Amino acid sequence: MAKPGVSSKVGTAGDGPSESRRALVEAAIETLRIDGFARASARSISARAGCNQGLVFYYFGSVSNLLLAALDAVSADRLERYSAAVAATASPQELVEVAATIFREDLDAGYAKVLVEMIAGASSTPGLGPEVLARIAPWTAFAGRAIQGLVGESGLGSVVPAEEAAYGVVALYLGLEMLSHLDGDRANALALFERAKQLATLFGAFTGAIK
Amino acid sequence: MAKPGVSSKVGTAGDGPSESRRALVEAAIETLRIDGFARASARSISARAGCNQGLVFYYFGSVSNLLLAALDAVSADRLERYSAAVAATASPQELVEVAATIFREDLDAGYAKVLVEMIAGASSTPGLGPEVLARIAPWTAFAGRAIQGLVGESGLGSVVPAEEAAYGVVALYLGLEMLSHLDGDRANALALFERAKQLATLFGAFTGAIK
DNA sequence: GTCTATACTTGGATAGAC
DNA sequence: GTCTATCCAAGTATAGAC
Repeated sequence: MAKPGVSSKVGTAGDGPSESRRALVEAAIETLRIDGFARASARSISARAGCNQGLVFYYFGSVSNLLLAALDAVSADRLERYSAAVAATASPQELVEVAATIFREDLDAGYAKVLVEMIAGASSTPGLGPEVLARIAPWTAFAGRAIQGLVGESGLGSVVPAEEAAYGVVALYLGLEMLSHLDGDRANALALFERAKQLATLFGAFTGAIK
Repeated sequence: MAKPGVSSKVGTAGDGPSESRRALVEAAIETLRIDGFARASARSISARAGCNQGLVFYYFGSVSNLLLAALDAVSADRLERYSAAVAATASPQELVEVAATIFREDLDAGYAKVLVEMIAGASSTPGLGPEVLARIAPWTAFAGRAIQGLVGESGLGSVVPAEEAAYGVVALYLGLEMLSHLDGDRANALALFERAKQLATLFGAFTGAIK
């Protein structure tokens, strides 16, 4: 373990007060967001960060490791904040409303875009797939907990198991993110959240009635 | 219009009996499927096609145009076949069953993967987004017609408009494709189709009852 | 420990051979 | 009309300067 970049956990930081390293992670996020995976090269990222491209390899060992560090950076922050927001919800309507807010925020800030680019780009770099997958697992688990808390008490858990539904929710989320970015219009996706809110109200009345 | 590649419609073929051109389109599909957008270069594609890389630019003018031709090639064939299959369905259960078969086929053959790579890769090439979007529109319309035929006769069209639902269905489809490829396991996605089939049976009984 | 200059590889594009 | 040889730009990676 001679170089900082080949440590087991990518992007741990705390390796010292290196401004370049921090700037590279930030620039990697921006590059994935704006230019996409295919243009996320050591040269373009370092140019955005305002430092020499060789530093990518000094700090991270490879471009892939830098991109994974970028993914870690956006994930950690978001997962914590969103978990707190979801934990504070009591009804299905509230949950969907929080989900819609999260989606809008992700779309505007481009956080989910980073994830989508990494998933789609994973097939272009050997060994990247499992690493990306490991960083999605917490999100599927997060969605699973939210759904569990929603239907767990009613008998609906047997109709659609929480884990199964969570997989679908994450897939839908990623798909909406992709389409919204492609057509440059978030209205279609947001309309679906509005519709889901209406259905959640119905659902809430339903589960309340059979209790 | 000096070169064949800069004609208004990409990949029209019938421009002559050029084996190289056909091989390039085929190789582009394979490359997008296996190596992803980021590695879909003129060199790697032409190597797979067994011809000189300069031919990419001779026939298509640019790598992007070749990739779009590849997208056209998979789309035209699939859309025709799937439309016929869906038109032959009568009940919601049948529709979901056909959808599951299509999904399984797409996943195995990697057709939807080509689409996902092009969508995610679109942000890496200026001007590619609108071209890809234009090639997705027929699919959203296709999903819209299928859903319309399903709920159009009942009063449910007002609860969830067909166009809105179609957008969600396409997003879900793309998201499932992405996740399935990432974790190399189609079981999670297929389980959702099984669940949908059960719900479709319930739905069929419901709309039958209120008629 | 931090960073740069440099070596080598791959990719996009075209002028011109056949 | 079809294709290849060749040019230059962009990318990865590292040896070594500070």
